Amino acid sequence: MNLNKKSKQEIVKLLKKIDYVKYEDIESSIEVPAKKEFGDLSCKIAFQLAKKLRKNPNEIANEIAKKIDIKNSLFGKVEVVGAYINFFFNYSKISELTIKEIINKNKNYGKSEIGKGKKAMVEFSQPNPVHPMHIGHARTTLLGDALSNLLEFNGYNVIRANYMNDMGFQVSKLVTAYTLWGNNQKPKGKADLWLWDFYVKFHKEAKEKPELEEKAREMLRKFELEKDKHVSELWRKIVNWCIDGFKETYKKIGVDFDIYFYESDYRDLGKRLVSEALKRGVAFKSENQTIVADLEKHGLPNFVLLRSDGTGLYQTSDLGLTLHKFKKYNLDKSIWVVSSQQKLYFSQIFKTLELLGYKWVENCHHLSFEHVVLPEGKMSSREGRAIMLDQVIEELEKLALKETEKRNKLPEKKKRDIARKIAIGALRYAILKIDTKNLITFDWEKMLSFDGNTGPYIQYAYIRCKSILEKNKMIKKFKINDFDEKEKLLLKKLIEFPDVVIQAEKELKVNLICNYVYDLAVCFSEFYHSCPVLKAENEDKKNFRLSLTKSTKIVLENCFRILGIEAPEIM
RNA sequence: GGGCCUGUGACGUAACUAGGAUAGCGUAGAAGGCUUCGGACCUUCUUGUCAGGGUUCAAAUCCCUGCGGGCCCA
Repeated sequence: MNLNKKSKQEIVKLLKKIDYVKYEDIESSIEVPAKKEFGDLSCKIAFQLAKKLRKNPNEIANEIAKKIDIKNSLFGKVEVVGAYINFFFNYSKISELTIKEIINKNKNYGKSEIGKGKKAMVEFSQPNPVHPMHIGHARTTLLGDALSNLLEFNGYNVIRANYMNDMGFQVSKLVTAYTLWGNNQKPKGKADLWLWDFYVKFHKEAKEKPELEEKAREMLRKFELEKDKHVSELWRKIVNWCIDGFKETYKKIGVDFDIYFYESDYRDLGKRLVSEALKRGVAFKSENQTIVADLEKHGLPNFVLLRSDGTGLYQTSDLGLTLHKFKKYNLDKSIWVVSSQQKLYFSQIFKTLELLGYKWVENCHHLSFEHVVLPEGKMSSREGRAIMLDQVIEELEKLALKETEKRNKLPEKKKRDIARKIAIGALRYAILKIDTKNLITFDWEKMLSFDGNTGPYIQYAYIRCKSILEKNKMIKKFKINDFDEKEKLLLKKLIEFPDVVIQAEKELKVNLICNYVYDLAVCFSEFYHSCPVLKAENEDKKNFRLSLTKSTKIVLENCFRILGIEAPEIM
């Protein structure tokens, strides 16, 4: 059990001894106070009781406080302010317990067992294989990856999946463009970037020559319906080129998938599901011959499952793939990290599967997030108006290299490695710290900032811990009774970590880990400035502060692991 | 036409799910801090809950209306 929870339950235990408090919901009335003058934990049970007893809440608080016996507890003082009963830790006890727990558990400190023995699949990234990923793809990609890490930290066995929409009209346009202007060339440089030119050219020319669109339709027909051998081969070749390009980018940002699904592999299975739906009355044939899932009576718009000519749609394959996922992998949970545009789409997918009788639908979750936009509006890859992810990484690396050179003399290879870790840390943190409900407006200046609430700031706090610990490797036992304010704050922040992990998992909110790790870095920076570690006033203090520094380093590392941020060895 | 999400200092955000103490933080701006463990840092200052109403002892938080932004379906 983590300490935060333990100390809360201790308050519950103390208050349960008082007869008229006994039956109240004590635990939910305990909170962390806004100000340090109000103690370490605060109980507002007097408000609830005031109504029932028809008495002044302040009086009730005072009466309760008088009856609390904190001897042998984790607390050293109880104080009443207004109607709040404020509890102050016995820091000698708390610090000993906390530090011992963190140092013993190390990499496992903060882990929960919520997902123990359970299997989860996270599907994310899903770029269209027609052009390089832009900064918008970074959001689903990094969110999905960090969420996977978070689930793993909570005990889940996680499968990271990427889904390639290789059947779309977009791909057909690219294939058409390549046959027109590609001269059978192989990609030069990064393949996805190279192909992007064809894709943009197609849209530019199609504005003047609408017959190009018709050509692309013809191409799609040949691929999907006629299964033309020559077209299929070319098609797959181009898609794979593009995916090779994606993989280079994934490697740079430290993302790796366990599995790639291809839409074209699941269309037939999807079509079988559609006929089952039709047979069982979940879907019907409309006047214009399309097959439609009958969702209106369930409060959702009807959902087209098959076109009138029998060709499938994106959702046709997606239904098939979802069935495949649960059947083959025996999942306990499946999460799709996809933009909020698809909210309705996912309700329709889930409802359709529910109506088909699949019980596991209740374990399907759509983690939606808002788009990344440019100050001038939406990005458009087909018009060439987008900030490419590779470009952002390149600029970040350049800047990180410059900053690293300013501060250190290092061999070229080392320098670049560190710059890369800082750059990727900055990128990941900048994207992950924003609540998924917020639109991100891309801004070069903000993206390239390394000061304040940024990845490098947190990495820097880690470097300081590391640097101190390297100068003094032996930590001895200590006995402390007086605590500095900054030591207390840091200690309390360290105690919070396991709760944050659980909450983040429950709400699928990775940004809570960002908020936490930033707070922790701030607490440490403030501690660092006001409490000398190596030159502390006595040996006890020194060893205590060393332990605190070591604990901070451990918790920072654990946060980094969840966020996918690497710890540089020097900065 | 129908539906979903959203609005916090100049800018970017936290707290909103579960109402509680003086709304926390970062950039930018102003002033300061290395004979001290690494200045990508720390300290201090300035500015804010879209508007109006309701519920409540108590509202950024819940409810209603209006206005603004984003998205989806038809």
